[in-house]
Order: sequence, then C-alpha cells, then structure tokens
Amino acid sequence: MLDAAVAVALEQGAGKLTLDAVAKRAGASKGGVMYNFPTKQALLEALLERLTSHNRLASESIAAALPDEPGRALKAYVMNSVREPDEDDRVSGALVAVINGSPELLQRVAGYFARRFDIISRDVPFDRAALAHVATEGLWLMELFQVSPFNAVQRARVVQLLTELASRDAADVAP
Amino acid sequence: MLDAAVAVALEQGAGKLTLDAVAKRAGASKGGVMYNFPTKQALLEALLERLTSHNRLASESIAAALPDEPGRALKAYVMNSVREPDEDDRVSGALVAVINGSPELLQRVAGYFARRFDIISRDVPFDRAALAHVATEGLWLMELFQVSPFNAVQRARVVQLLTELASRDAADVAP
DNA sequence: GTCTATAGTCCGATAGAC
DNA sequence: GTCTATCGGACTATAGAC
Repeated sequence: MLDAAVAVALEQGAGKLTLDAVAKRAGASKGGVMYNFPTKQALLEALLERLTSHNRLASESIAAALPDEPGRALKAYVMNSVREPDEDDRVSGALVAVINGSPELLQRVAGYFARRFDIISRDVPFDRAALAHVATEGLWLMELFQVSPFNAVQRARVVQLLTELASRDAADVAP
Repeated sequence: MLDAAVAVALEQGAGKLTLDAVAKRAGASKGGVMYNFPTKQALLEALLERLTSHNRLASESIAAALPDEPGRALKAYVMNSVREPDEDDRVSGALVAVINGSPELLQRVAGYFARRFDIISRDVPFDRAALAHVATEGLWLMELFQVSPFNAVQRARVVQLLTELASRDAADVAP
C-alpha cells in the first residue's frame, strides 16, 4: 500500500498524490485505502516514517563498514547524502510540498534532523560536525529541488570537499 | 495585489493561497484578481519574480557597503543569507510547496541559483565559492523549513564559521 | 474595467451493500 | 474486511451584467 503511494508520488508528483490515485495504483479502491489508513494524514505519516527509517538505516549501514574511529557517524552521513539520488530521495523531494503544509509532519522531520545531528556530532568537535552538516545538507537539498548550479565535474569536486571537511577539524577552517 | 498574496501566504500558508483568499485580502473580488493575472500561475510567477528580485537587490545593497576586493559578492551573499529571516524569507518558505509542484516555476528558481552562483564565484577560487555556497544554502534552507537542529548559540557559531569560510581560500579547508 | 454568479472539476471522507 | 456510491466542500476559470 505504501509502495503504491511511493509509485504515485514518483510518477505524478506530490500534487497528484490522492487517495484515488493510490488506490488505483495498489489495485484496490478508495475504501480499501481508507481502511488501512483512517485519514490521508495517517498515510503521509507512515510514508514519512518509512523514508526517515530508510535514511537512518542507510547511514548506519555505511558507518558499519567504516573503521571505528571518531567521526565515523559524520563521515557515513556525508557519504550517504552525496551518493546519487535514489528512489527514496526523489520521493522525499516530491513530499516536501506536502510536509511543508502540515505542522505535524514538519515537526517530525525537525525531530529527525535534531536526532541525526546529535549522532553525527557526538564524537567530533562541534565546528567540524556543524559545518559538514550544513554544507552536506545544502547540496542535498538543492539537488532535491533540482536547483543545484553545479555541473557533473563541479559536483564531483564539491563532494570531495565535503568528504575532506568531514575528516578535518573545523578549527582548520576557521581558526 | 501581490501584497495581498504575500499576506495570505504568510497568514494562512501556501496551501490556502487561493484566488478567493487573495481577492478577499485585497478588498477586491475573484474576477478582479483574474483581470490582473489571467491565470493563477501568472500570479505565482509574478510573486516569484518579486522575491528573487528582492533577494538580488538585498545582496547587491550589502555588497555596495563592502570594500571592493575579490570575494565581495560572495561575502555579501553569505551575509544576506544568514541574517534573521524577514517577510520575504517566510513567503519563500511557504511558496516552496507550490514551486516544487510546477516544473515551470522550478526552472525559474534553478536559473536564479545558477546566475547567483556565477556572480559569487566570479572573483574567487571555485572551492571557496562552492563550499561557502552549499554551506550557506544548507543553513538557509533548513531554517526555511524550520528543521534546523541548532539552538541560538550554536547558530551564531555556524554563522561565524560561514563568514570566515567566505573570506578564506578553500585550499585551507581541503588541501 | 470590475463585479456577481455559476459552471465544471476534483478531493477527502462517510454510509451502506455484500 | 473490501467494495460502490455519494455527499459536501473547495478550487480554478468563465460568462455576462453593469
């Protein structure tokens, strides 16, 4: 059922993410959808929960493959954010329109961001974690909205800069 | 008329930015609105044009007060982005939902980003402009969506880091 | 030129058959 | 439990009075 919602969001955009469309894509009817999710907001919350869960697991998976040293979580977060956008990323982009209109959903995202920053800043200096975080998030968000001004070569260079930034103390950046 | 649209977007959010609401807020009727803007998309385009124009003028105004040396445009861009959010910023946040749903509007924003990066990167090394740009935009966008994980003290420190980043060669960051 | 009235469409949610 | 049918509301856009 959530898979159907993902498919609709990807194919038609968040504006067309309607109960009818989800039902049709799932091979069910609107009543069937609203049996599983009493309201549309409930469906959106479940979808958002799945997206954040995937994102967290992906970062943890990358971290597990890195050596256990300070900054491991930060590096994994950066690496997970700069990879080529996948299906979940595109769904996130489409979902921003809906999330931004609902304070309830927005608060969930804010909570996820706060917990994530807490994790990636736990074992490194604040400056280093904070700068890497805003820079990585800037690239990710601009690409999410498809407004990034970088071409392929430039993007590769930015990714390199972000990777190095995550491995260096920010004191080197702003003494 | 655009002022009324701004007021509605601020008070009720982009989801309620309807022709009725704009008309009521402007003290006119729906027909009157659609005489000035033949379609709703035209109104949104005019609104977006005003926002980008304000943003560009604000940066240029700040730049004019800075000494004429390399990196002036970059510094002005950072300073203009990290100031406390004003009315235009909040309208931009509310408008993201609408813009993201329209490829036409999205392309206009992408064009604005491209031109802006061209300006701020013209007289400084690419690394320095690119890193300052993604980092500044990351903070700006996270605050736009109200998902920034920083408290007031932390934000002030991030702003300081961004300011210093705009003044230093990125070679110092990633040698 | 600006208004009122309304057409036409689409959505979320509910009621009730099976 | 899942479906069909439909309600009630909101929206964009148009037509026509003045």
